[in-house]
Amino acid sequence: MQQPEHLKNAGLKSTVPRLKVLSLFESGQERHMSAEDVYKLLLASGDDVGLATVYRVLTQFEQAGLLVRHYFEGGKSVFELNQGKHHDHIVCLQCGRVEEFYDTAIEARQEKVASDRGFSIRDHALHIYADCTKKQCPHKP
Amino acid sequence: MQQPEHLKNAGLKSTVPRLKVLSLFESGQERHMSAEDVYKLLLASGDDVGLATVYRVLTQFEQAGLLVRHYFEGGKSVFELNQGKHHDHIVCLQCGRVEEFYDTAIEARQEKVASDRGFSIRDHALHIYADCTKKQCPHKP
DNA sequence: ATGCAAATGATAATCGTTCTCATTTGCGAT
DNA sequence: ATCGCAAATGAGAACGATTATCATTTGCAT
Repeated sequence: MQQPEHLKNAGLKSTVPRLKVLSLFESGQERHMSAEDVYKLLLASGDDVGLATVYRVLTQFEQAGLLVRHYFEGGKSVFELNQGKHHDHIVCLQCGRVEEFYDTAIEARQEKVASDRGFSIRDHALHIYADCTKKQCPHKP
Repeated sequence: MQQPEHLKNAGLKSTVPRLKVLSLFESGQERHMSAEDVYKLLLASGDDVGLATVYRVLTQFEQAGLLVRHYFEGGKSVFELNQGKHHDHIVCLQCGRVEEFYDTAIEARQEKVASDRGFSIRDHALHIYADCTKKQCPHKP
């Protein structure tokens, strides 16, 4: 059980809801989850935390650097474990599957584009919306 | 007055609110506007259209290809005239100013990344969030 | 000019998210 | 162990952006 350490290091006291949310992400079962997703999965596994708490905890975890928040199209934001390595996303419009990628050339060009224009990058989001070309989408929404 | 043609071509009958919204975008005064922005600007210039109508018209224009919608962080979407040429955006986190850019290398790499993974791109959004490095931000939010 | 489908505007409803506040809990000091 | 209190929680209200409802108005083909 290493979660309490994570929370301590993040300056958050280890409470039941926080441990549950964190271990849900660490279970690896679902990598990208919205607040609603987290809430429903916890309810489904018998743990009942309030929806408000889920929102609060997700925001705290984001601020603490434990999670990363993404704003995909459609208005709702999704979270994933912060594993240090930045990456961008391809979202399948058919099945909603999210695949991650990292491209050095793209990253470098972004820096150039920004500095050429007198900006210093704080963050960026590259979302490619696409269709799987495989016969059938392997995952469901 | 060429707007009625635009609307006709888009299969939309030319009504007063639609003409007003379109000419607001074509005035070039503000390039990126949210529904609320459009609504307030129209009110300010004495034209009173309903907020619901603004939302409807913006969505129709987007579907008709007259406008492009962007989902920036913060939940609200902004629209701009569709001038055919795709481009991405740098958003200043201090003042909210939006600058456009297009980078061939980035576009090409995206295609490669997607096809390498068996996806065919339908759309993409690259948003760089940054700070102006200039002494003071030139535009306000 | 006339009629009617389509469009509008006011308002209610919805959705994701945040706020409020009374109750509960983690945890350092005893 | 247990006490006390600040911090965290949960239920529900409140919120902002957007969409749906529905009675009234308007564009436009006849």
